[in-house]
Amino acid sequence: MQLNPAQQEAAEAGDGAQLILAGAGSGKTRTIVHRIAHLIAERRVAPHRILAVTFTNKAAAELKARLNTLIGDDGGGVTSGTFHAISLSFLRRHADALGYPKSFQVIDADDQKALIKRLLKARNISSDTLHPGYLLGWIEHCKHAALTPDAAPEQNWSGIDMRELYAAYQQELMRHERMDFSDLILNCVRLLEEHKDIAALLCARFDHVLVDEYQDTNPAQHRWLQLLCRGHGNLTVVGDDDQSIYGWRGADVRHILEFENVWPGAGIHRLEHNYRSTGAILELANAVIESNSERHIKQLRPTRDAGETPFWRVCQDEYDEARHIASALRRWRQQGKSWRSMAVLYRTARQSLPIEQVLSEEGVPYRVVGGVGFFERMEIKDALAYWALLHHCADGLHLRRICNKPKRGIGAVGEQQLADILSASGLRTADWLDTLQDGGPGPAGKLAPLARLVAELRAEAMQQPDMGLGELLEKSGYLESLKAMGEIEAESRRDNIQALQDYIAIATAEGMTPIEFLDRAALLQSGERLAADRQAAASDDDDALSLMSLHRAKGLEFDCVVLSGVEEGLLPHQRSLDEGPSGLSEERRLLYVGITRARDHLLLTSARMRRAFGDLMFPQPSRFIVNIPESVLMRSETVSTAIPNDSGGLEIGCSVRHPTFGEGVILSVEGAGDAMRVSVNFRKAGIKRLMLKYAALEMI
DNA sequence: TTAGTCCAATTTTTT
DNA sequence: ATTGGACTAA
Repeated sequence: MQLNPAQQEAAEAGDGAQLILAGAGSGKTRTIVHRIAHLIAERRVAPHRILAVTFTNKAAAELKARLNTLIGDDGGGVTSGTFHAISLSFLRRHADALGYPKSFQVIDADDQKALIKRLLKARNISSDTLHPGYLLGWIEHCKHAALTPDAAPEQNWSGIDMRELYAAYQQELMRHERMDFSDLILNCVRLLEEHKDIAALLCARFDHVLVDEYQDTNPAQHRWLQLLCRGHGNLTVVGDDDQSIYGWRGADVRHILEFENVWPGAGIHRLEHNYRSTGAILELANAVIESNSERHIKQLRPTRDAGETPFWRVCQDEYDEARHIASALRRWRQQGKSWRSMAVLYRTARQSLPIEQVLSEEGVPYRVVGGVGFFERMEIKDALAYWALLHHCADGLHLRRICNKPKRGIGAVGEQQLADILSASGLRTADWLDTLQDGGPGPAGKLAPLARLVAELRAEAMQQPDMGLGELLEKSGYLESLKAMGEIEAESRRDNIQALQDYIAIATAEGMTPIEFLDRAALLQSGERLAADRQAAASDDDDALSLMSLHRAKGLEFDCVVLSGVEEGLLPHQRSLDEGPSGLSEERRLLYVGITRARDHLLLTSARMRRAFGDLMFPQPSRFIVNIPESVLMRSETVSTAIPNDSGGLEIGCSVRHPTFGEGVILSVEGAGDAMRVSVNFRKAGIKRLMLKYAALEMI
């Protein structure tokens, strides 16, 4: 397909700053890819002088694939990646200028939180005085704004100096030779600002920089781009202010709204023709978003027929909702749509549970995109820590993680002692481990057998990096210790570890070093790539529908889309309501993003009753859709049936059905009202004690 | 000091 | 429903 005039003008615009305002479905990625092709073919720019930046790994992969299709092998020469991945590659070469060893590693969210907690505990600050999440949030906020501890604003909380804690946190990270995600960006900015020689090197590497999803840049990333492009000014940004949904990560829509002020004389291009959705879907999208102020005024112009009017179904509760979703999906399926062309989107990950239950009951094949990432799984993190040990690139945090897995008689106190001894030795973790003697005193002595085992297997691992791990996990007793969690659980964890070993083998065959693999694990936490690899290996006709959060759906498109839980408290989310008007606007944009994912069919659902943790909620329909006319959004409500949760009539001996546990018989009833509990003997799941209030028990 | 048991608080979205 | 934290027994 050829470019339309607006796309072509943007693709072939000259040097200097270029802003491409691209509405949803207007061929944004297509235009960016064509612009790169144009730079290479017509303007004779060498591919390796071009840098293309995205926000997600998925978008980066997509860009790479399209480049390869369009311009063949030359596409491989273009540098592309996420802000974080590109920053990491810069830092791998130059981190020493900031006082870090070049072999530093990335810390993930879990370890980051644990580190903050230890920091507060060491200072005897209880979580009642200062909640760890609050401190972390404030630090992140500073980092998004590119503020180091010195530059951060004064902040006191119950007499506690937050800046001092921020500085201490940074020091701890440095001591462990780790950077957090935000550090990757911030430290690159520091390289570019504080080290003229390195800045000159980095700036000289590229002649053209292109950025996708520019509306999601935070101030630190904005500064990053400014500094990197200041020599040539050849910065092309593509984005849509209506799709800015990462405000909570520090993204500031003003960067795209005020682009012309920062880059005077910038060319501006508007792509308003939508090639994706039916007219009726776009009408709803426009109706939803036009209530937002502070946006570039634009309209999505349909290029397709009106099509079918979007539908809004009000359901009884989340299970009723799930069943209606399932029946809509089946109807579309009967109309000839494949499962893979459909998606169910939701605001919070928890919403997937009832939907998953119903879908699997009804035999609809689905895939949850995102969820608990492969590399975030406990056993994978453990195995990677062992693996790092084996390859001499383990640090204190790795050791801490597995020092008592399996149990070696090292508890909380021993763990702290270990950390102190290690730190006092002045040695790198892996070297220190080599010095341990059998039968030595204290917790260090208890680690000696492990140290010996690692030393024995290291030679083997060095020859063939994917070898040794399995043996280490076996002989150290780690695999055995997994069994304590139950046979089924242990088996799935074993499978995951096997998958990790396979993955390491593939990566190693590609020539990846251990440090590079750990980088990849850190940046690809979702394991998307891993899943993709395995799917490709399995089969191409793996036809499954996608379940994912609205955030994850950005940039994707499907023939048929269900947006679930379109209710007050969920969309807009309660938390965002507390943030004021800007939070509300962002939630509205989130709905807009969801609507514009759909090509042909769109269903919105909401529930009158929903079980949130701790309470039954009776949410109102979302304010975003409640006033939309019937001609734009058709509404229907399911007929009320008896509320299954009514406690009346539940007696010992009653047969009941539970959505997860199946059928069973009530053994006892205790308490009253909200505190009422029942013991049920389930036929398959055994005896369970359930809070009546939360368990969706149905009498049969 | 450790390990097992019980109890409490906790949930938005992602690199 | 899950998970971390506190308490208690050994």
